Amino acid sequence: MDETMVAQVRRFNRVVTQQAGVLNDRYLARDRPVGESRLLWEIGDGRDVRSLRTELDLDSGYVSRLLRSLEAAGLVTTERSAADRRVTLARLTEAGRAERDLLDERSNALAAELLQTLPDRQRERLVAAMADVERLLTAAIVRFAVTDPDDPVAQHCLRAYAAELDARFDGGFSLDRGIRADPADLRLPNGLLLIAMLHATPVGCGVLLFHGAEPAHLKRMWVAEPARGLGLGRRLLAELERRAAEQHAPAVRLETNAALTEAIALYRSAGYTEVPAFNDEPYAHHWFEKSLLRQ
Amino acid sequence: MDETMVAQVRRFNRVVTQQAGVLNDRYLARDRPVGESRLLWEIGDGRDVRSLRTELDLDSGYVSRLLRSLEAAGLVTTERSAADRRVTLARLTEAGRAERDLLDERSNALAAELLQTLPDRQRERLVAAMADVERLLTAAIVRFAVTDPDDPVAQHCLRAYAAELDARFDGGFSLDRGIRADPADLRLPNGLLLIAMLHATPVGCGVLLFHGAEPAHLKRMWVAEPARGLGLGRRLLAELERRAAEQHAPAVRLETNAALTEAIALYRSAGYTEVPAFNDEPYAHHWFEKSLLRQ
DNA sequence: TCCATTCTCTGACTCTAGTCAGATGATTCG
DNA sequence: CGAATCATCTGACTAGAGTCAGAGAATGGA
Repeated sequence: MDETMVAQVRRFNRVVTQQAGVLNDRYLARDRPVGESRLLWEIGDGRDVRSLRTELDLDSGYVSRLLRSLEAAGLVTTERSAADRRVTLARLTEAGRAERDLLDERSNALAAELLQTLPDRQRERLVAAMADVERLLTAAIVRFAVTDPDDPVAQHCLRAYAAELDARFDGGFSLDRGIRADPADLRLPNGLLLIAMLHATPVGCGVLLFHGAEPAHLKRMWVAEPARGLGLGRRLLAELERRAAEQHAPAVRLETNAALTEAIALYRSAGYTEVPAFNDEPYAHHWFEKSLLRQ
Repeated sequence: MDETMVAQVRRFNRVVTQQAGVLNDRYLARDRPVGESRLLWEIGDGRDVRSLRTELDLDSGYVSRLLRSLEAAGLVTTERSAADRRVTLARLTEAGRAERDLLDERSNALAAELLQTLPDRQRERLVAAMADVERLLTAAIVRFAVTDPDDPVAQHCLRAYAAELDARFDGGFSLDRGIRADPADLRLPNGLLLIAMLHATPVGCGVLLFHGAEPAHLKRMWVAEPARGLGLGRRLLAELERRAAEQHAPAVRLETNAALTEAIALYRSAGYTEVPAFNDEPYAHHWFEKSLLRQ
């Protein structure tokens, strides 16, 4: 790793965290502990406490106390869920919504103030650079993990994949039609399911099926809508190829539908060449292959 | 202020502070409170505790306790200053230096790890965008303040200005030669001294002398070496012009030395036009003027 | 010289942000 | 139906990060 790049990252960190007062919303909640403000924000238009707890990764006792404090301040009401009387539902009161909107406004004012000090050209550059950092930093923390097909996260990805294709294909799409895959085929050594995670949310997946000395078959490649434009598809493809090579596959091949133009462009630019149909997948219009053997 | 810009700043804040674990050095000090690590870092190669206290803006009792804890851990030694036996000097021990270097290495490793996940092109874009954000964020928090010429900060700026010119002019420079200014001339309504501050450090200055209905005379404009390239000179000039207009000066004029090529370029691009010599300042080669009257 | 000021230290607090071990009631599974 | 599991609450702790009010030495200025 280039030393000057590392030094730049550290300089960035220093400046950004020193400006914490300027950048960070935290200090806006002057009159209230940060934890409470955060909860206020996350409750939004009403939520069950269980999901709050798991998502913010907080101790249940701690959340309970925070909620009671917010309740005492008249910002939140809680009630037991009708469906499951163990779970608590939290809802903002009128005052709670007002308080949240106030935090929101202050946060906007702070950001506006920061920008206002700069002349137009510099302001535009700053905003553009922030957008870049935000995008690329998000991309940088995506992690790839081989996941069991029975894992709920895996199920979610495959359903999202199917929903996406169903929306985009003429005549829709169903996982049940076409060539199907048994969960056992998505486990090593038969195959694998690779998932891209952004913190705790899945943002992409891809499947490899191995056939001994034959080329590995790539399927079910999907990138979540909000995570597109981060170069995630390319990285996912590269990660899948790396794992195919690890399993000694001589090549990767795949079929795709004409509607998936970005995917086709990605395959071409990643070194895939179009080949004659190697199966009779009904949804496919194009078949591609890339050798993993070093020339 | 454009709403989408404000929204971008807030999105940036959210992503950057959520990645706090990735970006922030804080969590590297797993085995030690953050305050102690910070002190360890700031002591560097030995410092007096007084300056640590004022610079980090910490309570004296708090610093005292932190230092004793570091001393107990064998990372720091303290002794009384020979010059003033009230002040304490803190110095890192061998172990303290090793600990500091360890923190440094971990911080580098963390930054490198972040970059490593990205493919080359994205990595370069991220680093470039971070450099932009860092520069522009720094520029955005510079504040301008009219300051009394007897203030130590003012003295520092004027000395730095003189030192800079002394280094750059053929034959050097001295505030005592040429046209001099009495401190009283740098106070309203005779004139003013404007200082640009980055947190607690002065990073630029400029002087205006008012002459009733005659043009205001701009002098002593200086930008600190490490703060250059942030567009600070241009902003300083604009702030000075704004204040000259406030005092009803019809124009601003100034003289400058041929060695100061960036300054001359700045004046020209800010709308100043070269005029015949209006004084006999011995260091000057060029005289400029800009009208403040709206056409 | 003496009095005010400066620098540091000590002891006694506070507040935030948690963690941990049960207790209690609701629900689900065999 | 009974046992296990789940969601929440309560009480008892802890650690970090400070704040505040003096006390005591050293120093500087009248």
